[in-house]
Amino acid sequence: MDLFLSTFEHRIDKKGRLSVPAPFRAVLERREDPLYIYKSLTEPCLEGCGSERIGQIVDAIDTMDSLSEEVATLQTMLSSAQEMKLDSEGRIMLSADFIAFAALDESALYAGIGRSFQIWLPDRYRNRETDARNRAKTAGLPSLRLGRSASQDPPHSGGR
Amino acid sequence: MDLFLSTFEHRIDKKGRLSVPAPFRAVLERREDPLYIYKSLTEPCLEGCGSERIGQIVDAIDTMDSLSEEVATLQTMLSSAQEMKLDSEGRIMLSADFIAFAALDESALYAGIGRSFQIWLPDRYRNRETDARNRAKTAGLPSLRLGRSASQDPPHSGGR
DNA sequence: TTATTTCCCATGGTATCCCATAATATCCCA
DNA sequence: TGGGATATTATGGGATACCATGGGAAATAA
Repeated sequence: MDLFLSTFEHRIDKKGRLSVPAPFRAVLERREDPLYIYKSLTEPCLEGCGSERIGQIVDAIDTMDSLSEEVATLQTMLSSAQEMKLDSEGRIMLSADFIAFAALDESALYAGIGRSFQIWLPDRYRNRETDARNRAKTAGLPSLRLGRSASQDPPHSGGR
Repeated sequence: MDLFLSTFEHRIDKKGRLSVPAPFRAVLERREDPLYIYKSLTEPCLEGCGSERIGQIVDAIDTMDSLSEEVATLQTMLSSAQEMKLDSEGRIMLSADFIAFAALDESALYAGIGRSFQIWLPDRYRNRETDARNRAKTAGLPSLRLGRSASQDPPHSGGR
């Protein structure tokens, strides 16, 4: 399984172009997956993912009550999503809407978080990171349940 | 799966013409699909789709009790549907009925929501979007079944 | 006719392609 | 193990193609 990990900071040039980190590009190319970017529902950042997550949202909407607030929320996600085309140098163009939403100016920070990644105003991301570390010290760690997935047949219940 | 995603705002010129966003046109052309537009049943906007979604609605009606109110409601949707003809520049002409229903004036906002898209009065759409984002922050995200096997084709269980 | 609609062409803005360059990382061979 | 050669990567700029939009003229309808 190849994942989006680590952080990268890149400049946004005056045409609004932004390089996608080469390791992220490699992941997408291996999967032959287009790149989708959408506005986070809960935080002032952008999120990037492959088509599998978009497909999940579309399918979820179809099975839900179309009058529900959940559907409206998911539709908001979809309608903010763009399929990004990379130029021959592996750059994307961020729309004015995206730039405003994440309050980006001259540079952007990619933060790989596994199956997806986020794009932040660098200073804002770093503040948030120190906050998270402080919380971990004072309030303790969130409970991590590693190694077994809730859904599918767990190979062994014992494990590590 | 190619989808209708993202939002686009376009002007309605004084002849009443409205450009269909190029990415949406590309989806329809790839499928050699005509474009249908109908009045939303649940919201003050128009909806657009290809013939496959119209077919789904017709099929759904066939499996239902033909005397039920749901059928009458779905039929209302169908009877409001129009097959749109695009001019050589990819524009459509909205009927006065459509314009009145969505309260459009000088511009229209397309919002792609997967297998279909909506057409809104821009301000009205943006209000709805901020509402949805506020709800997502306070009430949390709708539950999505993420993280089931990261492999390819998820088993499309049951209905589309 | 008079009023619409459809076709065709023009235009400005913007995204995309293609090439160049500098900095860094990687490789290779002594 | 060094240290120069070679790729890779991020970034920038000019040229081109695409797209939304507007208007005139031909075609159609009432």
